[in-house]
Amino acid sequence: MASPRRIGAPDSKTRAQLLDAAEQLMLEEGYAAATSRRVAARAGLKPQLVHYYFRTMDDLFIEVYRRRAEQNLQRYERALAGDRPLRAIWEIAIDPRGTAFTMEFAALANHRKAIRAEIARTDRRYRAMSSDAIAAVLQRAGVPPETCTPITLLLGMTGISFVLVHERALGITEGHGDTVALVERYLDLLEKEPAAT
Amino acid sequence: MASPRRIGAPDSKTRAQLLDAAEQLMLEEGYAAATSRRVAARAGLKPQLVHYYFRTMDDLFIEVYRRRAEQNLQRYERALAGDRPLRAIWEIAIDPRGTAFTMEFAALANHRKAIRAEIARTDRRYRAMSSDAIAAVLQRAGVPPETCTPITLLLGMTGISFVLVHERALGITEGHGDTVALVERYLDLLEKEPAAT
DNA sequence: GTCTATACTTCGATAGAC
DNA sequence: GTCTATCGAAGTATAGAC
Repeated sequence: MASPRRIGAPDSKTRAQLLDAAEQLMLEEGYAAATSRRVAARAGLKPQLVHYYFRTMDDLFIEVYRRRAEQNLQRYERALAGDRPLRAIWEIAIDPRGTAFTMEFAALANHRKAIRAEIARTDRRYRAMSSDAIAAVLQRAGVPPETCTPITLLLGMTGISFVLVHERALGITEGHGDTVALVERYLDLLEKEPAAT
Repeated sequence: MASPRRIGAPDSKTRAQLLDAAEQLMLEEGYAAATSRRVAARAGLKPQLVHYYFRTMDDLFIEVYRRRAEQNLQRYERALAGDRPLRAIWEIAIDPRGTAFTMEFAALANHRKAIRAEIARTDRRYRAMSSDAIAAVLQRAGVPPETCTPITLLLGMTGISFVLVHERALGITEGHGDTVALVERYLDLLEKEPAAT
């Protein structure tokens, strides 16, 4: 069933170099630019090596995603452990680098089932991790679940930061300052001075 | 400076067919799938015709974008003219079809200057159109500019809807109902029952 | 104004040598 | 376990025929 062709060892240094090169190319020029030949060239290796370490190009993309997602999740976990998890989530969300990565794979995921599944898996992990921390903040602040659930708050922060980063990439920033200020004021309200309802 | 090569007439029927085919392919399989050969095949035409009507593939993409953006802007304008512009903006924003289009070109824009410029231009037009209508609603509802500016509200609706559509495409919908309800409750508050203060 | 013949490049992938 | 020789298909783009 599976391919009879042999695949290189997962801990190979060459393999890691290919992953690095692929990630760079995807971020700089988009997934369409991450072809086997260009990835290899960027890594200073022969094109055929890509297909030795990865059965298909999709496999390569998935590995790039997994590797970085794992790092990001750890970073995220540390952020949540602090005393201001909301603010920490927000800081991570408005970091353009993370958004570029997310965006590129989101575009890819729209049309490739395997990648979509991988991203969905990671998305669920983010949700699961955040849920308790956010719920605790909301409860401490006296916000009832009918008003704002943890998921809603998470989606709100994610969505707004996404649009901000996207527009910024287009060269549009008018009104961004106001928006960031509003969000941060709200987060401070929740995390700093619990409001008694 | 410009290419000496001749280009087909803008009102050609063949040209329109190519644009249709390209748009379909982009939405169904992503921009990387919209190659000259595949676009032509989908339209039932010879591959070389793509380059007769469009100097480069980027030119084709830009034309696809312009044509649809123009239609969307008109739809948007009509929506804003109604008696509940906020709600109308929101309805359009949570329509998955529009978001798929936006997403595909956003991904493309991240790496192609010409397309980025075109999208920025359209984005500004959306902002300009919405601004007055939203400002009027906010003023009527008694929301002071320090609390929430028109742009902030627009960015909020856009961002949240975007994330909702994205997650839905991943097969994740938990918490979406709550989020939509919260947004719509807030919009109703602004557009239906003006709050004093 | 419309389309075709054709050039040249790059693609993903495999089979087999070291 | 690691890498190379090589294939057939697909890519963009141009020059020139109708």
